[in-house]
Amino acid sequence: MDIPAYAPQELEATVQQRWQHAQTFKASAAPSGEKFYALAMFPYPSGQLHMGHVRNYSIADAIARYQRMLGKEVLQPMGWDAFGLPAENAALKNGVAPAQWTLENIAHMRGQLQRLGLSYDWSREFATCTPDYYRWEQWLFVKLWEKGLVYQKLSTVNWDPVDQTVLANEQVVDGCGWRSGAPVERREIVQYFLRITAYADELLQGLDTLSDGWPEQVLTMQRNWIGRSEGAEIHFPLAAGDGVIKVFTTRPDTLMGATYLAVAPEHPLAQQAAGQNAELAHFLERCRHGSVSEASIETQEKEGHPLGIYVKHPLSGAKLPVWAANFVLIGYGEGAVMSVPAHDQRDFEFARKYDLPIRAVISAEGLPLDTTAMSEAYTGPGRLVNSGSFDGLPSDTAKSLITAALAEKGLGQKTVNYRLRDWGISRQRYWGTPIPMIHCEHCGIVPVPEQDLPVVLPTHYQLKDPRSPLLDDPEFLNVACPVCHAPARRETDTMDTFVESSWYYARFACPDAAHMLDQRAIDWLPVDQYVGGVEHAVLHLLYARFFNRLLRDTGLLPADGIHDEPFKRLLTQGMVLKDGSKMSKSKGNTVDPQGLIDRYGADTARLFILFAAPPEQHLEWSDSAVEGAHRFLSRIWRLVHEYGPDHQAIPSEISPEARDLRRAVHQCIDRVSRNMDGRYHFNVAIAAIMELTNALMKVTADAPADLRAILGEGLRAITLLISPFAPHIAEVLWTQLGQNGEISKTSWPEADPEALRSDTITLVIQVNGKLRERMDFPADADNASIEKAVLSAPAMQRHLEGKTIRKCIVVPGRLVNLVLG
RNA sequence: GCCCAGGUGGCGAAAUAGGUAGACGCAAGGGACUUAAAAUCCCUCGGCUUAUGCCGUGCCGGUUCGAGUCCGGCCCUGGGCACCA
Repeated sequence: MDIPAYAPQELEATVQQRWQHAQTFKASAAPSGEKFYALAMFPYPSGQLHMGHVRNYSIADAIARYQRMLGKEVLQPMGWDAFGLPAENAALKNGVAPAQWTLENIAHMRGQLQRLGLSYDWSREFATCTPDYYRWEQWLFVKLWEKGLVYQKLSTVNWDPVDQTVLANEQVVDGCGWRSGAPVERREIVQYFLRITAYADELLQGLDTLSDGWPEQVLTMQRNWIGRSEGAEIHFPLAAGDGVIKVFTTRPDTLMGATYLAVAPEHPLAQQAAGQNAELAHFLERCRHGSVSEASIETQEKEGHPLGIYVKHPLSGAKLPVWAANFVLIGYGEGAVMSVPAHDQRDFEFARKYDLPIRAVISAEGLPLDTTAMSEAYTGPGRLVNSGSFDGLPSDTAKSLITAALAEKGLGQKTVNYRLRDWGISRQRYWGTPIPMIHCEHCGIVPVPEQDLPVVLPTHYQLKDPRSPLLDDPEFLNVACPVCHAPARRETDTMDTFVESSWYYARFACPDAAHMLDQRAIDWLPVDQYVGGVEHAVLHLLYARFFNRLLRDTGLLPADGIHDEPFKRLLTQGMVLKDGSKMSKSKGNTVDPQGLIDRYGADTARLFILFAAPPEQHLEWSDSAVEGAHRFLSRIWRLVHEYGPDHQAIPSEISPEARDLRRAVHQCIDRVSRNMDGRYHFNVAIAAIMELTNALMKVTADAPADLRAILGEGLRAITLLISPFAPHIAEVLWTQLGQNGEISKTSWPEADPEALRSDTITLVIQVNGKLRERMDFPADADNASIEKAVLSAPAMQRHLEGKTIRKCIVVPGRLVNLVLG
C-alpha cells in the first residue's frame, strides 16, 4: 500500500485556506447559546514572535478548540498592544518612525500567527495605537477627571540630566542612564493619577469571588500588593512651633518604645530644615541620586541624617529627634515612620549604626529586657513593659488601649492603611495615547471637549533624541482654550500603556462599536478563560480588574454582579527558559520559533510546546525533543492511512483481548477529557494519546475483526483528541477516516462507562509499607475476603513466617499493607 | 530588602484526596530490516549491588501502618516590586 508522506507545509496551508473560506472561527455578534470567551494576552509587536508567544497562544487555542467541540459558541480574538517604549528605541536606533516600525512589525507577526493555525476570529483584530481605539480612552479619561477619579499631584521620576529626559526604571542601570551613562537624579513633577485606592477594598474583596478560577498564588500576590493593614495613625507634635508629623503603624502597642522618627528625604520638613543645615542639605542631595524603583531603594545601604528638629512623644511628652532616612518612601503612607528599634529589625540596625536609644517595651514573658544584650529586635507579640500604665497588658489589648488614649488627646486614631498607591499614568513620552487636556493661562487645566476627540497623535516624526517631539511641534501644541478661546497649550504627556491593555478584552467583543462599548460587550463578558504569563500576576491583572470597575461605574457595563470581574478564570503560564533564565532579547538567548515551524510545521511546534511541561510551569527549552513530537504525528499519519475509511461495526460479542483494547480507548478519552478542563495538564493528555497509539499499533492487518473494528474506533478517538493540539493534521485524518465535516466543529467524544468497567483489579501487597507481591481480585471483592485471600496466599507465607500480624490495612482498589512485628 | 513560586533518573516530566516513585517523551546503548544509509520496528535504560535484597523525590528533623505529597527549620534557583511589556 502506498501511503502519502506526511508533508505538514502543504497540508497546513490547505487546511488554513479551508478554515478561512468556511469562516470556521468567526464568532457571532451575540451568542445565542452557551458562550465561551477565550483570550490570550495580546502581544506587544516587538517584531518577531517568540517561544513565549507560541506557548501562550497554543495553550489558549487548545482550550478554545476544546470548548468549541463541547458545543459552545466560542469567541477567540487577537490584536496588538501597540504603544510603548521599544518603538521609540527602535526609532532612535534605526531612524524609522515609531508608527511605521510598529505597523511593519504587526504585519510580520500577524503572518507568523496565522501560520500557527490558531482559531481566531481575525475580523475583530485591532491595534491600540489607532485613533479609533485610543479615542475612547481619552473620552473615559475626561469622564474620570470630571468624577475626580483622575487628579494631579507631584511625583518622583528618574531624570537623566544629560539627555534631559525622564527614564523608565528599566533604563536606569546601576544608578545611571543607559544611553548617557550619567548618574540619574530624582525629580518631582506634576503627573496625572488614577484613584485606584478608592477601589482598594472592592479589589481586595473581589479576589474572594475568584478563588475557583484563579491560581491561589496570584490571589495571594494581589492581596499582599493591596496590603490592607489595620493600625493607628499617630500624630507627633513638633517640639518647637505648630504642626505635627503623622505616621502610620501596625504596632501602636510599641508606641512607648519609639525613640525617634524617620522621614523620607523628600518630606517637606526635611527640605525645610536643610535650608539652615549644610550637612543635611548635602545628605538630601546624595539621596536624590539613584533610581526611584523600590527594589533599588530597599537594597541600598541604610543611611540617615538628623534634621535638628524634635517632636514630642504623644503620650509621654518626651522629646524625640527626627531623622531623614533614605529607606523611607515618600509615596507610602505619610512619608514618615515612628522608629521602635527594640521591636523592628530595620529600626534596630539603624539605631545601632547611629547610636540612637533602644527602649524595649514588649517581652514574651512580660519581664524587662536588657537592650544592651540584644542582638536583634524582638518583633513578636508579648506583654508590655516600660510602658507606664500599660505595663502587663498583652500586645492585642495594648493596641486598642493605646490607640484609645491617643484618640482622647486628639493625637491619633484607629486607621486602615493600604500598601496600594494611586496609579500614575503620565508618561513624558511620545509613542502613547495623548492625554486630552489643555493648559490655559486663564482657565488652568481644561479637558478637551468630547466633540474634539480624539486628540490624534502625529505619526510622521523621525526621532532625533529621546525627548518627545510633541514638545517642539507648534501644530500639536498650539490650541485655543475650549473655555475662553484664548491661545493655550496642549498637554504633551501620554498615557501609561497599561491603560490600553486594561480594557482591550471588552473592545474585542465590539471592535467597531460607535461608542466605547456596546451591548455585545455585555453579552460576551466576562472572559471565561484568560491565559498569560505569571509576570503579569499583579500589575496588568490588577489594573484590568480596576478598569473593569471604572467601565461599570461609568455605565458601560451593568452593575449586575456578573460583570464586576473581567476574567472569570485565569491560567498563568510559566516562562520559556533557555539555560535557566527567561528568554529575552536583552539576554540574547531567544530561540526563533520560525525555524521550528518552517522545518516541522505548526502542528509539531504546538504539540511539542504543550507536551514539554504543564502550562503553569517554566519550560526549559530543548531542541531535540521536537523530533519526538514530529515522529508521533507521522506515526498517527501512517496508522490512519493504513486503516483507511473502513467502517466496521464492533461485534456484540468480543474477545477478552478486544475488550482490553476497547477499555484502553475509553480510558484514554476519559483521561484526556479530564485534563482538558480545570487542570489543563495538556502534557499528560498528550501522553495518554501516545500511550493509546502504542497500543493500537500492535493491532496488525490480519488481526480478528473485533480488534480491527476497535482499532477504527480508537483511531477516530485519537484524531478527535489530538485536534485541539494539532488541528491541521486532525482535519485531514478525519477526512481520511471517512468522516464528514470539519473536525474543528465536531463533538468531543465521551468515554463509555461500560467500556471502562473491568472485572478484575490488581492490588499491591505491602509488608510494613514495602512492596512485596501483587495479587488479582474480582473488582467487587470486599475488604474481608481480600484480607483472607492475602493471608492464605502461598506466595505470602515466606513473608509471614515467624511474624505476628499487628494490623492489616486494605485500601480499596489500591493496596493491602500488612504491619508485621 | 519585601511578596510569590519551583527543586523527582543523563534530560523534559508523571504520580485525582497521604497509598506501586519515574507513566509518556528525549538522549544513549544493543538488535532486526537494508548492498549501504535514512526512515521504520523490537529490546535495555535511577543507584548500589553478581538479589526473592538495600538505598533513592534539594538538605535536616517530625507526624503516620504508609510521605514526592502533610508539619517545623534551612539551602539553592526563578518571577514581581508600581515608567519593560
